[in-house]
Amino acid sequence: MAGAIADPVRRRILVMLRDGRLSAGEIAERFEISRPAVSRHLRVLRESGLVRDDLAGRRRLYRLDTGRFAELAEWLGQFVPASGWEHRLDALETEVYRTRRERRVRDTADQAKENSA
Amino acid sequence: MAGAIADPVRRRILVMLRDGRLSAGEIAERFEISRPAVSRHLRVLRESGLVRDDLAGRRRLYRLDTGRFAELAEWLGQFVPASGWEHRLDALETEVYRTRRERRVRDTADQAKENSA
DNA sequence: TGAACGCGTAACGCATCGGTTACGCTTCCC
DNA sequence: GGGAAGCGTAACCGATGCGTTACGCGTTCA
Repeated sequence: MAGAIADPVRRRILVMLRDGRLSAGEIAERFEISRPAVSRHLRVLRESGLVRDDLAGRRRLYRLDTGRFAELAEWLGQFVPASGWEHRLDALETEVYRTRRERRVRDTADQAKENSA
Repeated sequence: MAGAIADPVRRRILVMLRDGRLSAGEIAERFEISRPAVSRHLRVLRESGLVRDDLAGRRRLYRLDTGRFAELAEWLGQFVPASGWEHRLDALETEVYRTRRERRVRDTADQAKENSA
């Protein structure tokens, strides 16, 4: 799936689809490359699960499938320590794996303080 | 840069580097492909800006450059509806912190018990 | 019903990618 | 100094990717 967003044409298509559905022809006419070439890019996006298609008569309407993007974003999140929602996702993982151990240490220290007070 | 994460070998390297610095050799020996092949993957990662390298004697240590990941994550963010999973993430995050506070209180009580025993 | 439309697929050529082996340059160590 | 260690680069080769043109198939409509 990561390979699907590696191509600049496919990334442009994804940006187009962000604002709503488009038919294969509407997408193709915004590029200078041939229509079959765009058609195959759409196929790659389809098979990667990033877009879904609905048949409407003799046309085929494409739209984003946001679920896959969340997957990718989640994978990417493990590398981003400090900004925006990616950080919160990473922090959440850290919380899950680290809290138990750290909590014991910190609470013990806190309690020692309280006891000595 | 998006093309850099399209290759599975490079993604594995990034995951390795998440836990700390590694030399080219240490990375290469974890793969079954030849060392020069890994070396070129490292070059791609270097030129894409996803990793940085520091020369240490005759070795070369690699580490992640988190800034580039943030860029990619930001681009990806435009496809994830803010009212969707991100909102749920906020709620989940709140839940984690609330739970942690509750457990701190409970553990403190438990520890008080132990101390009194 | 037949012609035009919308879209995908097939076949093909060329560039890029990812693997290999052979080699060169520093750096460490006896 | 000289050999071994660590790493990158060069040359080569098969596989893959992206572009093209030619074509097929279902849908629309006069």
